[in-house]
Amino acid sequence: MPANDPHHDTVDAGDHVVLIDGSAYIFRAYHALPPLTRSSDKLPVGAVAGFCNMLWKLVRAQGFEPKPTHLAVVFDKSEQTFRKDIYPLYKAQRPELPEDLRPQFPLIREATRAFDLACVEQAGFEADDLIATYAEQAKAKGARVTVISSDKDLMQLVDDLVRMYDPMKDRAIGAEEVFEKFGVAPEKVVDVQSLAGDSVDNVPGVPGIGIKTAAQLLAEYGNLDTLLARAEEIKQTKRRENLIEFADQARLSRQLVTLKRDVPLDVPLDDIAVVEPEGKRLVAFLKAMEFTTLTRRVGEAYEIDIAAVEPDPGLKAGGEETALLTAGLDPETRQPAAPGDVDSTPDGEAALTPQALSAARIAHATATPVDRSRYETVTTPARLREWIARAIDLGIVAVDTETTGLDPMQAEIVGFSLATAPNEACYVPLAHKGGDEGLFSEGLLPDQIPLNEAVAALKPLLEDASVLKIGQNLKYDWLVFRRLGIEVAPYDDTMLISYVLDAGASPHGMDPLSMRWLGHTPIKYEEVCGKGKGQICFDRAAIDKASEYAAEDADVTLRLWQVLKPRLAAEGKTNVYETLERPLVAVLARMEARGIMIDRQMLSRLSGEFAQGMGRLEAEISEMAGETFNPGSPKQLGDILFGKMQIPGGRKTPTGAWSTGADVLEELAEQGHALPRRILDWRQLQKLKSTYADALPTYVHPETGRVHTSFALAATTTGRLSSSEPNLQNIPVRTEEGRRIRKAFIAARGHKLISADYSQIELRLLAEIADTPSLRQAFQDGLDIHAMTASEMFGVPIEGMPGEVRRRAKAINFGIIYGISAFGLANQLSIPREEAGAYIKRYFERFPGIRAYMDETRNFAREHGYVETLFGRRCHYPDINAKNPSIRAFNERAAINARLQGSAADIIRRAMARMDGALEKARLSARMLLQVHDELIFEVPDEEVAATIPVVREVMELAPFPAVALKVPLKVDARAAENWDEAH
DNA sequence: TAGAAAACGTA
DNA sequence: GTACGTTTTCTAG
Repeated sequence: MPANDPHHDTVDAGDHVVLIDGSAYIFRAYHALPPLTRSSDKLPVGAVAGFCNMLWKLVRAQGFEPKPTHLAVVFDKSEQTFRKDIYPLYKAQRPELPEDLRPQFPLIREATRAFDLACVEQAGFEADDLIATYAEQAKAKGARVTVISSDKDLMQLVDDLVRMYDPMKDRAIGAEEVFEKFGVAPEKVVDVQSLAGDSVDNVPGVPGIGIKTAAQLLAEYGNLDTLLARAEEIKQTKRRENLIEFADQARLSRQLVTLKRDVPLDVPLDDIAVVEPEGKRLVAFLKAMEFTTLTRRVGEAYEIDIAAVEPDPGLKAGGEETALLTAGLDPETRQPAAPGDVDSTPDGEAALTPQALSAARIAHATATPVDRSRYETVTTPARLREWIARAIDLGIVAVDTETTGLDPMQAEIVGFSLATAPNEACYVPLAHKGGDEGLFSEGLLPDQIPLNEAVAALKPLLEDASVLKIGQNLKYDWLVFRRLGIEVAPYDDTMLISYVLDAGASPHGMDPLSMRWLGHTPIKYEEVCGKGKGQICFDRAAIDKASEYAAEDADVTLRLWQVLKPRLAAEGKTNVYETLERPLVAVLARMEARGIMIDRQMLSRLSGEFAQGMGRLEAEISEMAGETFNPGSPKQLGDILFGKMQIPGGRKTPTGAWSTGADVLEELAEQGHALPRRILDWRQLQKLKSTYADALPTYVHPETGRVHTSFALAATTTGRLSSSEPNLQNIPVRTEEGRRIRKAFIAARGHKLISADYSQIELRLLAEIADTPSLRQAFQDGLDIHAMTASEMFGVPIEGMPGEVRRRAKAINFGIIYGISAFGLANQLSIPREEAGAYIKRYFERFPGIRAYMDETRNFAREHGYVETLFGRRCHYPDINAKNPSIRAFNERAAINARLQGSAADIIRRAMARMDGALEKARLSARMLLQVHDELIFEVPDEEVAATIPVVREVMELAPFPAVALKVPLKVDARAAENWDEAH
């Protein structure tokens, strides 16, 4: 019989033996899956559903090669094992089994039988020992073995013939992954575990030795016995003493963690051969469970008319076995349903469609109410280690920091919270202060873990490549941790996931997200710290209140992730999130941390000059007005100009006050009035002085001496970033006076600033998206695009074109990008609305493709409520169909603009995500400091300037590839100088 | 004293 | 006509 025939019995070389760690699977699936219940009687079946989907994939060998020839699902029979005999505390710290998980154990056994697969359990032995024994016997016959589990205790089995497979993360675990986890080859895993112990299983190990240290010691001494024998040689005093004192404890631990490979098997290996399931029985089971999708698939595969099959009568809703299950009894034994092994990690939803999974998660988001009484305040390092072990085991953890302020570059950490499952969350206070308010007697409260110890414990978790860290607005926490020497990775950010899905439609802060998706209102910050004058800093908040608040934040973040993450796949936005959003967290955090240098002396000098200028102007203004008034007050100014002086042509603001905006004053100045000109000049100086010359130095960081802005990733509807505190995206450039501010942004000694900006990127994207050949050609030929537009529209040759003609065409081009209206264009060009309307008409006649583009975009937005950029980013406009025509028109213009502005934003995001890697690959030490929508600012050592510019330019110009191949070339101008003004 | 409005800096 | 953030003044509480 051929070796790969699934119907033979005896195991041969070439066979593939699959061993499923059933108890571990159930537990992980339970925590990772939404709490799915059978619709007719609310019987909890989430883990069962995941399990059935996985078995189906296995027996059909879908994405799992080669096809299994032998397969067993192995369970823990009872808690009493030989390990308990030698160490009664073994696994003594197991939490109580959740109510809605208990009945799923017998159901999973039923499922296994329905698939006609072997279901193995044996009194006195853990599932792990049975798996080890089967694996050993299979190997002896030369067969390949796959153990389906991610339990670290099974990793000692991995070798050339045995691999593991994590069903939740859908990834194989081989020697390499084991090394990643333990720092040693699989055959030495037992020695590491014997030394490091395991808080989850309550294996003692040697105090003070963790996985890292254990691996390092074993690398040096070879194995546990040699190490223990030569313990005297160890230099570190405490470590040496512990190894000597606890040598026996280490040997005991080895007995506990070493899997038994010679269990006398009740079910021989040859008996677990895979046979094709009997289709009807399987369908009967699945129908009873009410798994409609899988029932249909199985029916199709076996060509069974599923309508003709009756659901399993005992197991269907109302059936006898179901009644026992809901009473908490195992239908077979009529005893309380078996507990089973309790340690393990996530995900058995793989076989659900993304849409079904997403819908299930949303539907069940409110199923488990937030219960703050279940949160824990962690006060000891040992307990913290247990939480960390739990997080590592599950491979997923939500994290939140609490600090003394809102600026991640200056705030000090006060504590942090972790969440590993709904309601399974803790807060770890680190730096809460208390007691009297005396100047010198302020002290840390007791029962807090020392900061350095907490950081040392946390670092391996937060940097662990196999544990996903989830945050809400993670860039903040990422920076806080970075300042503690921790680089968080890998990570997800619920705020950014929400932003990808719902930009423009709903807010992305935690409170609104919690209310919208979880129906839950979290504790307000004010409830913990007060507000207004009486507000206290978080480090003075009562620890019990702080703990509830902080743990809830982590809990809510985890729940939001469970709801929102599946929506990405369901709505086809995974790529947008993974290429345009997630990578920017670390990129922007690094930029913010670097900051930029400013010349404070220069700004101080400027401030003085501006003050002088303002003083002179104020004197002239008083003189002209005939009285002293505040030129900064639009109200007083309006009264002077249009009341006292009776100047005609005044306009009113929407609130009925006189309008004194720059455009109005400019007009009056042109009519020959002297006062408005002075006001305009005064306002310019006032703006430059207060917003820039005076404010910027107050943002200089006391330690770095540089200015660290904050970039918001989820603030705009279009995908642009925004910058604040201070806003470095609106540093003056248009006037000579303003550029003097810009000159105060300088490179560090021995460095230059490089400014690289996209030329006309939005117009190029208009040519691309509206597919306008003449515009495209103009860009390909490197023509002056505004002159070319003017020439096309007005029939004027480009050579010797009057400046005014080009200016009008330029205004029209910008108008198109902004969604043009005759009203707006007329305003911009100070021409009658009819004339502006005629320009637009002529433009559309000359470029009919662009009118079509605008119509299409408008119609699409009206129909769908959103538009999409070139890269699939969605920008929502919920008011696009408003009854109010001006609101509607506004939304239409915004939607038209969003495709262009948003596509440009996507392109520079792609460039930024790749930039650090490209610079590193080119061995350049240039550092990205700022982004200003179409411009990137770098700080570069003098000698690397020439080599850096081409790299930067290439990354930027090629940023759309390979996702989108533009027909229009992108052009990037780049220059280096000592200061930002000259580089720009 | 908190928030809206007006003004203005950028792409 | 698009997209932002900051400062000052004004106003309602």
